[in-house]
Amino acid sequence: MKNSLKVERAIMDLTQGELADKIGVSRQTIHAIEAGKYVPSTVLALKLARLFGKPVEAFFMLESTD
Amino acid sequence: MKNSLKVERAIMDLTQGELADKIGVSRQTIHAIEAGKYVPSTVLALKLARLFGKPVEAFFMLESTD
DNA sequence: ACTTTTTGTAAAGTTTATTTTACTTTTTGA
DNA sequence: TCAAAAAGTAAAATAAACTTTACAAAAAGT
Repeated sequence: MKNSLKVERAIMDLTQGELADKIGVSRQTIHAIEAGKYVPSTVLALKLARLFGKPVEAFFMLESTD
Repeated sequence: MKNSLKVERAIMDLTQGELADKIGVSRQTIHAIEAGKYVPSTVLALKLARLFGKPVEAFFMLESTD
């Protein structure tokens, strides 16, 4: 799973910490997702989608390895 | 998190087992998600979205408790 | 150059997703 | 109505998400 969270965050002009607060997770969780360390739950993905005003598919994309 | 997986599955005319096979998870995982026992990963949600030809938001919806 | 903010990293611990196996109940179809 | 298929349930085990704390590196602002 790839994601363009970093870009969306830049568009919204938010730090990792600010985004984490808005979504209700720790800063490290945001960092880990951006770094591709793990895949978030669907709840988290939907919260990000709501915040970004875009569908989940717009910033989370499946890869052949998934 | 609510979901209408059961409906989407009915539209596609698939059993829990068939859907599980197509997505690459166990039948119990499909059942548990339909029963609201737990929330799937974003990878799983995206695979379902691809299969159903609909965005994730079409069959997974946040609740006030999320 | 110095200070502050932001980001990266890492380890230990907790919670939650997912699998496997197995058994029961319900639904479907002949 | 009987048999087969599908769905519900449950417990134990494993993997993965997420938190907390804490510190190092990098970036940004003055």
